[in-house]
Amino acid sequence: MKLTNKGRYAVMAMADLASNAKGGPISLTEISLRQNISLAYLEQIFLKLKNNKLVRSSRGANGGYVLEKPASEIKLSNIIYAVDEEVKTLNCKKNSKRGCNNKSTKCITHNLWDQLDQHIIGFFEKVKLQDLAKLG
Amino acid sequence: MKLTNKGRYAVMAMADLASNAKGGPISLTEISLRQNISLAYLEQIFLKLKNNKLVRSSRGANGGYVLEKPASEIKLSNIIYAVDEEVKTLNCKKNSKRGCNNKSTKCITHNLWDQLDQHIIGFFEKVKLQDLAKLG
DNA sequence: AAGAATTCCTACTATTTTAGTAGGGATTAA
DNA sequence: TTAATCCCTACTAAAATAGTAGGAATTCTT
Repeated sequence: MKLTNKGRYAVMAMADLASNAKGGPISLTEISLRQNISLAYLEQIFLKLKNNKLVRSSRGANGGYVLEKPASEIKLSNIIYAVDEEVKTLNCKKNSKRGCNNKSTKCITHNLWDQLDQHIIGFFEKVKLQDLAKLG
Repeated sequence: MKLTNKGRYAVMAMADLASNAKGGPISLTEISLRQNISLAYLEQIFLKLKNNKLVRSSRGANGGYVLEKPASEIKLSNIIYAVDEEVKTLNCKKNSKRGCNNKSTKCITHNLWDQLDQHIIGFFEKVKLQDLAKLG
């Protein structure tokens, strides 16, 4: 799992969407102003959120986005995965030549990172979008 | 806290050092061969490990490194901090213009990342170098 | 004394990732 | 018909990471 600004922006924007729900859709322009994130960047992020069925869009004037599900049913892990895609903190297989190659020189720490992954994932699985109100 | 290959290499090398202890110091050449990490890169890493009092060095032929403390007393957090230096998963203050600036538009998710930090740090605080034998 | 093995230290470079910009097209409400 | 909005792709700039290079200092062995 990657933890980047993009993921943070996504969570911020979703939290914004959840807290400012007013019946109709909310435009990215609004979110952009409130959260101080560039509109074009938000568009990219929401494309992915939409593809991952976390938000629903309506186009045209007065268009915007609404949450696809209640905030109580959206896990933070869903959001992070949606925009950052990768699953592992550190991918041992990527650098097959150096370091851990899962073969002869077995990566001593392989299982360790697996455990850490589970730890972080567990954290994001537990927290729901709704909980952010309490935190913020 | 940053989680990079460098940190992983550091943990691997320290684990190697712990498991191959033989009384005298162990050279980076050995570790380099066993763990398949470039010697020059290891040198950089061990410089930091040494500055952080995790290993002790002896120079010259037959020189090398030994653990400064028993493996049971070295926490993984010590190792990661030593080489990767930074403490926070995502630094909100860095990008002061966009996103979270801790001011007017308060970062909704600020506390969230703090919690995550504590979570990850807690994990690395719990695990000792000695424990890696069980994991690997 | 010489040579080899090693740590020590700094600077550089290439690659990858992240962050963000740009521009135009499609759709819809007023 | 116009303005507001989503939709989509491509590009670029900046930062971080990973790794290389080269040489100096130290110590053991012969």
